[in-house]
Amino acid sequence: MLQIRDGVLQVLAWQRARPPDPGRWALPGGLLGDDEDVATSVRRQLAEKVDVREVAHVEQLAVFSAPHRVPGVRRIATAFLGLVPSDADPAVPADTAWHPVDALPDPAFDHAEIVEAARDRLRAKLSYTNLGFALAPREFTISTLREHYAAALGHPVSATNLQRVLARRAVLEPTGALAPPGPAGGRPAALFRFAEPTLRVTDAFAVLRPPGEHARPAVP
Amino acid sequence: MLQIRDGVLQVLAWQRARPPDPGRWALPGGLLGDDEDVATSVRRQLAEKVDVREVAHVEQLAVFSAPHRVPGVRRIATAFLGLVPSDADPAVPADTAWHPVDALPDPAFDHAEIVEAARDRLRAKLSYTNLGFALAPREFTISTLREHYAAALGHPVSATNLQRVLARRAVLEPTGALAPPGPAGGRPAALFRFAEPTLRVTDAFAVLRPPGEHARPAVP
DNA sequence: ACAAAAGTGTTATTCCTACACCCATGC
DNA sequence: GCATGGGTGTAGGAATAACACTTTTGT
Repeated sequence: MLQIRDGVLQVLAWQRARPPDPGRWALPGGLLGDDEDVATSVRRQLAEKVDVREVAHVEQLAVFSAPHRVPGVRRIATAFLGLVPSDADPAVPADTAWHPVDALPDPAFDHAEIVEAARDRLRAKLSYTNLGFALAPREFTISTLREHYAAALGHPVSATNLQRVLARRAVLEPTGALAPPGPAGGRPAALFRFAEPTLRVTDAFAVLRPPGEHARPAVP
Repeated sequence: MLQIRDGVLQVLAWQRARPPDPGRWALPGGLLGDDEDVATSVRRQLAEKVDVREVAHVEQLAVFSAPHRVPGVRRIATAFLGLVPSDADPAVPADTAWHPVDALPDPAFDHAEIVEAARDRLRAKLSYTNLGFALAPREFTISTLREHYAAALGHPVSATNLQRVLARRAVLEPTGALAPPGPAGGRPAALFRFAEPTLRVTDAFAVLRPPGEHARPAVP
């Protein structure tokens, strides 16, 4: 579960009380039930940690199956990436907290590797899909969105170019409203929202397109 | 397991003799052993069907976990994509055969869905990685490579442009040799090989690059 | 008026597709 | 010579990063 908090990409983890790996931080998860598939199971596990209605996107990452990745009984994990918009502040249990993804202290088992996979996937999909909808608040200025993208991608992002890229792909739509300027003044920023609340690939193939598509498909 | 055969993308399947799903065609696979991870297990399962040295690339696709995807005991499958170069012709057991991916007759269980996922993944990765190395023979002409890409992508591919795209990315290297012309004559074609035998992302991010990279990273 | 923040115009660069043209071989 | 297939040159369209410039607010 990832979220932008205080301008930093953070991951939700809980501190293990009992062996194995006591005191270390683990990702939320649990056993697969007999009557559920892994996606359903993830939703159920999350419900124990946060309000699931605040989770904007969930997707499968990969299977982690090294024979002794967890001491004791063999466990095979199907890792997921979950995203919470930055304007949500879900209540979490006492043993659970958010940590910057770059500095998850003392990760349990192979969970550092899983966080790495999640970060990579997020970075990639921000580039070629509208996945930003799952990180951004409901309404936002381009400035705010720029900060979110920069935090998630790990490098500076230009507000000018971000604006244009997302506009060309019809990913954003203006709400019509304006955000009031800060105490130092400045032009009021226009508010935007994501046009669609679900994942859409906006930049399918950079090369080797089918003939007749000189550029990306036009907006219908 | 996918391979280009007779200019068509084909999938390796075996015909089930016994229930469940007798007579239907299933993908190779089997149970995970106690001392192996899923990647190791896949290699082992494949060894029973083909000479594993002929498999050029294997990667994880996704977990299929619907509670009743297979009758009887609950089974959770980690699906993989495997690729065999077109110049290999592995010996296969009597119940096992290659079928065009578009026309796998009577797929067992949810295997049609898995084949679909494999095809999608292959298509995507051909565009932004050097994955062609796992489909093409050791040495080939651009014409041949064009046919392979067209078969895998499912749409026509221009030899001219394929040549240039792969050249720009330094994915191909000339062997120096020429292929003899066919009976109708024509200029002899230059032979190429893939420069690297392992997966490499050649076209990382179309947009939202870090500052300072006006275009794709230069070749070192 | 001036500083600050937001947004638009414009340019340079690169990439990609399409198509015309040139090259080397067999008959 | 000429048909056939291979390869190169080149032009047109489009996308993106960078940066200059304009707009709108608060002090």
